[in-house]
Amino acid sequence: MKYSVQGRHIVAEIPDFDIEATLFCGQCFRWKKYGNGCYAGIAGGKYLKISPGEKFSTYVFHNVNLEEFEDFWVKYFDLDRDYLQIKKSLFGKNLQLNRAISHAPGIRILRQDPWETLCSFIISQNNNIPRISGIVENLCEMFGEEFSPGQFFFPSAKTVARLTGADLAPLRCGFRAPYILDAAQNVASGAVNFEILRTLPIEKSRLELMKIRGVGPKVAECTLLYGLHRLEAFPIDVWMKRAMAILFPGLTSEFFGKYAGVAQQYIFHYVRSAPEILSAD
DNA sequence: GACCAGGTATTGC
DNA sequence: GCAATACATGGT
Repeated sequence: MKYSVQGRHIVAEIPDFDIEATLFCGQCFRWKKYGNGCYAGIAGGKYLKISPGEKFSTYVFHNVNLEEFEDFWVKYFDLDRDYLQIKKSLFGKNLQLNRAISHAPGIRILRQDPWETLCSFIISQNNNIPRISGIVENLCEMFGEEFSPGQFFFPSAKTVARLTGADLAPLRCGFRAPYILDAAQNVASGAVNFEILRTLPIEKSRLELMKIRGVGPKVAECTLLYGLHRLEAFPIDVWMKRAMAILFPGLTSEFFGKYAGVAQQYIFHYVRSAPEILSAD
């Protein structure tokens, strides 16, 4: 990746990166696309506007200085990882996998905040994506810090841990409210410690997460993949279940190897964007 | 009004 | 163990 400071912006040439696919392949919930080709979002206590540059494969990071770019956004978008090498390790294993990769070869797995990821995917259970985004946004507006007019950070686990079911009632998140509170309390107290979970064997990290009420295998796996960047984590939701049954019969996550989570993201986005792939032929 | 949505906890066999 | 079922809410 090459990048340079241009005025108040950073312009970066980033291979194997598709901002649209990366932000809207279902791994995050707070980014928005604007009509002018810009994307904007809030992550890690920072606001970013990013848009495609004039040259192929370039992006403009608006109002970002070199330090913030290198210290935060490169990590957030996982830009210092060689996705070509990952794709090479996956490509050729299976025809359907090839198709999934080719459909959106610029997807990268974000390094999101683990607490935000855990909380968001608790909200995601038995829910649809527009409503998930809405609840997350309302959660931020109600309890997150307003760092500029109309812009809110995701509320910390400590903040949410002090809330009650009545506080969360306006979110209309139903049976998930007590799950959110239990997760927040576990994270705030240190009973669930993400820095430790980063280092434990993945089976142990998974079990630790599942001690939280409302966190089963799927939410735990999403937290591992999107929040803790455990790229071998392989979330299986209804879509992936159908995809595995129809496109990869007899295979399990083991087949995809140490980058199974990346493969999962290509496959998930592929079947979501063309559901007819899964209909019986 | 039934059915569904990036599931999970509980129950019944 | 494993298959049903309830769980809030809002949209078709």
